[in-house]
Amino acid sequence: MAIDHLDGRIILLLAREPRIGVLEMSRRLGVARGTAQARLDRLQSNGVIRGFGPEVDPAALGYPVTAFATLQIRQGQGPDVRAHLATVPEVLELHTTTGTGDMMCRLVARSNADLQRVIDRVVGFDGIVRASTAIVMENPVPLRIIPLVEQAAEET
Amino acid sequence: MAIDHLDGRIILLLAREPRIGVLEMSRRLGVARGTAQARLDRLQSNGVIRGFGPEVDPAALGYPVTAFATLQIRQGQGPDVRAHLATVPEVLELHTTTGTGDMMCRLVARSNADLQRVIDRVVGFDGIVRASTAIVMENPVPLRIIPLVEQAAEET
DNA sequence: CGTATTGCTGAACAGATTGCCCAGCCGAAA
DNA sequence: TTTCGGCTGGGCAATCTGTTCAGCAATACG
Repeated sequence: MAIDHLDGRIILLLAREPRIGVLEMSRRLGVARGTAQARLDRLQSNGVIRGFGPEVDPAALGYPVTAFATLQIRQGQGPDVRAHLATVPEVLELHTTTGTGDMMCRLVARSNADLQRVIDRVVGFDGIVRASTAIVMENPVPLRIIPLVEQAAEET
Repeated sequence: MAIDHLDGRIILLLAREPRIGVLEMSRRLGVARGTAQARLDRLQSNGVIRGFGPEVDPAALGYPVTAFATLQIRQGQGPDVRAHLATVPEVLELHTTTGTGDMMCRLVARSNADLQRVIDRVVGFDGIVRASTAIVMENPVPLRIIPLVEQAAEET
């Protein structure tokens, strides 16, 4: 799914002002409304744009502490561990990886003390052999996609 | 910033059907439009809802490979390394952490071969002493916030 | 015990947007 | 040359938004 320059501008525009409508978008982009509409539809059905879900800030919800945990799993316990982690609300994402650990997950907690509770809950499961945790202090580059979109749009 | 049950339902609803308007929202929630409007405004100015930016799938853009890199930084080089990493489009996020590594970043690449190029670019900087990379194979739990919102909404 | 304050409801209005349809134009591919 | 896909520009009815208003109930305060 390659995107062209116009697609790139659409995504950029939506990222800056998510609430603008298709009409306003077409005006800014200098194209007909139907074109903007069609491009947007295509981007969504292509899966390039997954959706427009609200971005919720865990910190504002009372979970200001973020950490990454690397887990080592007992052979064959993968599926069980995944199911277990999926039931923990504080586990925001989970990946299986190559390398020293077998899985890596992102956690949030109400405080450093609360993080202990979360970790206990995460690792308090039979299939998990070992866990090592890194607490996030700063987040110099928050999750972003714009630079990548710009790069992808220019390679057309 | 605590959220109550109604706030929780608003976020849930927006997560399921991001494109609905305030009017439709108020109908689903069984409250007056002004109420829904006010709650939504409050959630946004509180920072609980950061925005509604489009969720772009790197894989659909041609970057199907994700990896996490743990970096060790030479004393005092933190700021320079951050600035360097911020210029690399394939660095989707960057955290400074406690633990063995000093920083942790999420990378994407066009292929495993391309990942080598990305890593070379990331670590090809003076302040970085060592880097270890874990390639993501599966993503059993994609980044999510709903379970946490539900938990936060019930604790009222 | 009165009295602001706050939050919600229900309603109204003009202005803007959406979903949908159509005809014409143009460049690329067959 | 013909066909096809993508873009333009326009029109229409239905809907939504931004905003304002008055009424009402629960709560905090002097």
